[in-house]
Amino acid sequence: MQDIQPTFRAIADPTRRAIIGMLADKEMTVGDVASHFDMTRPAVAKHLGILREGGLVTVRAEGRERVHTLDPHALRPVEQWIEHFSHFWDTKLSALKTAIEKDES
Amino acid sequence: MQDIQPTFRAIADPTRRAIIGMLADKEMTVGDVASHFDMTRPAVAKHLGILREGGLVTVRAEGRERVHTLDPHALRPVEQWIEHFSHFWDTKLSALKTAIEKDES
DNA sequence: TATTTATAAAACCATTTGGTTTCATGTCAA
DNA sequence: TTGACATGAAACCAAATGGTTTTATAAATA
Repeated sequence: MQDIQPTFRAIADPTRRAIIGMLADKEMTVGDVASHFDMTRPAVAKHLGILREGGLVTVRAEGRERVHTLDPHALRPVEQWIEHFSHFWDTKLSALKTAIEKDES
Repeated sequence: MQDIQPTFRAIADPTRRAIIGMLADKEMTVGDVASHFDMTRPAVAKHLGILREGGLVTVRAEGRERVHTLDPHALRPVEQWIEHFSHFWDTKLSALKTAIEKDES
């Protein structure tokens, strides 16, 4: 298994989450993405680089442009990490409930 | 609605995710948590503070100790954010599949 | 071919982050 | 009541982060 830290890091920034939202709609070049922000292109390119490190985005060269595509599959390990605690919690709550009911009997 | 940024921030750090894992087991004081890390107590206290800001942990004073409890409910908005893209993606994929099938007919 | 365009890459900067040490405060226990 | 203990709070520091500007390079276009 690969490290999920780069993915957690990638989604921790609001700008990058916004970029993810845009790429869900359609593939975009660096310039496309940058046009939606009050920020220079190199800054956006860095964000895209961090998204790529997190496995959330793939890039393909198309002439002088670089087309960025979202890959939401990378979110799966994060989702599972969350599910683990949700499930754990529910189990504990129901166990507690059972214990209380027994106590009342 | 409240801001989810503090929650994303809270879970972005590996030490804090480890703390979440510990607190899933049982409630703990600052000292309890700190004993599991090669790190000073003030450092751990800071992490717990950030987890509290993210709504993931609640604190109750018990004598001179501060007992920290996990509240996994705070992870729900993050889970939903992820679900949104997973769902979006699945929809798009099935639409693409349909289009291809039509094309082949 | 000369020029513009899209991007990468590097150097740089201010702020945030994750840690430390030091000191203050309230509670437990001898 | 006198320490010892658990914690909070503040000052401080190095490294990471999110941004900038500048420079270089390859591809499209006049």
